[in-house]
Amino acid sequence: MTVHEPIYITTPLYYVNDELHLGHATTTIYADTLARFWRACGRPVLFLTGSDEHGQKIHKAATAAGTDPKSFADRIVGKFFELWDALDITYDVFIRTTDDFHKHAVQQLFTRLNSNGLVYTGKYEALYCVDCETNSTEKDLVEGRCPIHKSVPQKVQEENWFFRLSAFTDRVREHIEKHPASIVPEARRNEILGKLKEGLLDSSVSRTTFTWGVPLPWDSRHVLWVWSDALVNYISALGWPGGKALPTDAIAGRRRHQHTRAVGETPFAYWWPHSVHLVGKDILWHHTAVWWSMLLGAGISPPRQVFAHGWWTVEGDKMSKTLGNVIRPLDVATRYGRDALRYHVLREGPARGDADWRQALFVARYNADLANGLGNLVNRSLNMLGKYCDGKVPAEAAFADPALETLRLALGARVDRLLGALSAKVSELDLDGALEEIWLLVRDANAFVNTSAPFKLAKDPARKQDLQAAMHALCQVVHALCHAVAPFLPDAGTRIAAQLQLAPGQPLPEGLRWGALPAGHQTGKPEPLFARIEEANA
RNA sequence: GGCUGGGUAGCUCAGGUGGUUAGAGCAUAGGAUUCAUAACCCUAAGGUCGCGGGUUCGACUCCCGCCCCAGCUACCA
Repeated sequence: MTVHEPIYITTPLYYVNDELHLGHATTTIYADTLARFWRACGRPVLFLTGSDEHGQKIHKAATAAGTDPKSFADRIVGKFFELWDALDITYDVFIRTTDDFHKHAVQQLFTRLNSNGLVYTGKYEALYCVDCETNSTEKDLVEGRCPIHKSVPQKVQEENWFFRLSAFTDRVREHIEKHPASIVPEARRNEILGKLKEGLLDSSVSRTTFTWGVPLPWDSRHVLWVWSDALVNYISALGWPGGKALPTDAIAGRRRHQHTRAVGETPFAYWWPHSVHLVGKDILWHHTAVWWSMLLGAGISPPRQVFAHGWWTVEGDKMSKTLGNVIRPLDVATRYGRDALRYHVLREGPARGDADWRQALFVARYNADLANGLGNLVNRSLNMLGKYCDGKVPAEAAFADPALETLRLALGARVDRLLGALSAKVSELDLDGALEEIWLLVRDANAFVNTSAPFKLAKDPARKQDLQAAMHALCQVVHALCHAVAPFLPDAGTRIAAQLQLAPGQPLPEGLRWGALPAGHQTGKPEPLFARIEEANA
């Protein structure tokens, strides 16, 4: 593991036209977990999220709400901030596409594309379905009519600026083939490669029918189309092209964590080669073919990796406003705790394919893994420590019984192996797999309690040394779990640390070591970590 | 239609360059235990590894065909 290699983790910028739902929270929780894990490993991390605020939709929504687009965006962004606060998302940078520095970067990028001969004016023709409020292509229509509304779309024609996407088909494909890990999972990479086989078509990047956007520097009648503007955030946030510091550092309220500083070079030069974009599967195309072409056209390398996750369904149905089954992350967090939300997202979420949010499964997993598994282990261990050792960590000791001693050593070996196992899984963005590694330890440790039975040893003065061996081992396990769990379940990490009377947030390489909790250390009062959920027929 | 995945225990999924009794977690049943949040631990039951052919001494794993599901099919955040 190269712990010193930086990593730049990004979520998409969420569009300010609506409340954020479980899908947005999922991407953000993945990102936050990665950020916390790598920070804990001592790796330089920059974690970016933000809001996408331009475009016709926002303009319309604002007008409908009787306000101007910026005020409208301000209001919605306020809700984003509240949600990420409530979920304790530790972003280093929150960018808004209405930030001046971003607009300037976008303009510079397009100026560069223009001087490289990659944009030109052309006629944009589309069939606009008034009912869908969107453009459709001939292919979408059934007998010349919108398949949903059965209406005949109007032909709209507009003079637009076009980007020569078509010039990049081969370069993008070659890049993917040369860097297979640049798009994960593999099935998604194949999708993109498959589409690339058909070749890229030039795409229009500007609009003239509204003004809520970034004006083209050389033709101010045009504003850039939302995507053309939004994607640039990943580099504008770094101060591209030449900024010496992160632009958002100068703006109040734009970070919930103090990021690692780029050393010896500009933030862009430092972070960009280590960029990992987390996106939903719906926007993978934009984040690969389109975005990479824009970058290549401006002489910038594509991001190191794009990870596309799937979507949630809810009890088997598509999550939609119309069905009224939208899951609000804040509701879940308020009711069950934000760790419970995180755990379910990380454990059962759509990291590979799509996933189904089922309340019964949520409750079952919570009770089995969090309450009965981790929570109970920590609680029973610290309880016994309090009863049998006055809450003081005993010195390490060996069991007289060789079978028990073998178990003890195996437990120690598992603790010492955990950091490597976790790093391997997290490197592959397999957060579910990482949790499984942690729970292997939880299960082993619970079995160890039953087998070594400290509660029996405590009754037999002749077996004092065995009791010491058992309790020392359990202390080390709880200490290790406290650290291992923290990036995934931050509140649990903090609460275990409090019960151990330790400062939270110690680095993983020190925390995940057998013997790291010193003999004689006084622990605090044990408290259940996760109350069982008792819901009738949930 | 084309392309890409996938169909393995009730549920969610691992796995296998073909070779004795196919794995895990959850759920279920029985047992043991009392430190703990009626938690934990042990054991058991549970699968014709989508269907039909073929290759082979032998296939769930390879080949062919078929069925079913999901995703992608670009200007929709």
